[in-house]
Amino acid sequence: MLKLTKTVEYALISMNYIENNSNGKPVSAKSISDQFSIPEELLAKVLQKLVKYKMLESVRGPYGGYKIKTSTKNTNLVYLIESLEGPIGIVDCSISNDCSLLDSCNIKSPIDSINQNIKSVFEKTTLKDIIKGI
Amino acid sequence: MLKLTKTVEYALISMNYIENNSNGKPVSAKSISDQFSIPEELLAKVLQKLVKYKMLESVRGPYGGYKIKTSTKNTNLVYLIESLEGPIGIVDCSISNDCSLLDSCNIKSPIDSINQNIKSVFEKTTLKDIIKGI
DNA sequence: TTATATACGACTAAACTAGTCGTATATTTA
DNA sequence: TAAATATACGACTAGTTTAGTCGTATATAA
Repeated sequence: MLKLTKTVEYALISMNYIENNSNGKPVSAKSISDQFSIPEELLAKVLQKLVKYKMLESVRGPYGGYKIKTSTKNTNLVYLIESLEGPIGIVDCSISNDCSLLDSCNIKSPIDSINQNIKSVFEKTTLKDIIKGI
Repeated sequence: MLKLTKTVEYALISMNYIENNSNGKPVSAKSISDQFSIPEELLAKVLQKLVKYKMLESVRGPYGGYKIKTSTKNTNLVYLIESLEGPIGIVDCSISNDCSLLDSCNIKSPIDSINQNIKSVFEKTTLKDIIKGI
């Protein structure tokens, strides 16, 4: 409960590793997967999503891999998480109105408030914090 | 991802409902389950846990049910959640040291910080807030 | 004594998360 | 231009967690 997925975890580990081991050159999925014992194909898919959402750029072929864009260092974790996993919401009705209770729900307001506060925690954390440590 | 369980959700709905429909008399699991279309046996187990951790008290037999203790209204949600679900932690290593990376993990410090901030959100919210709305 | 309601452990079903596999495509270098 | 390396991406399988069900025991009011 209240857990991040491995997808998000691997993304953060990778962003940090790429930043600190790049020297301008692309870092391959394989080298990250070796370093942290992450299944390679799984990691590759995560990195490909980060490319899709403009947090990384990719270079194909030998000596290829992934590079971080300086501009993305100010990206906050809500953007990263929601790119990978969809909207953050501690209950379903935080995301969509698919609740069968609707108006009869007696905790919607406090739950919404908590949800907003949790989003704020991730909003205040940027990739820069992840890369450097806090 | 980052979801509360139904157990916690049902607990909060119940606490609110009991408080606002009790008038000093116990409220049965059945009446709550009817009101919110929650499976009765499941709800009963949740309420029994709330009794076990002193947030409710129970009365057996006909006209029995559950009552809220005034003293528990200042209980915060970390206590409620952790009573029902165990320690809050957005990744496994927030809870125990079962991470295979150990020292080589490059995001432990920022993750720990985020985890602490999330716990704070739940720590600042009390049952009083859930019962009255925020 | 019967009906009502909590107590609680064992079990099953459903949903979600993690991981694997196969194939295609781009690019470097010999 | 062939071989090796590496990304791109969809489909599938396995594993774990969460949700829900069932059976039985116990307490108590009427």
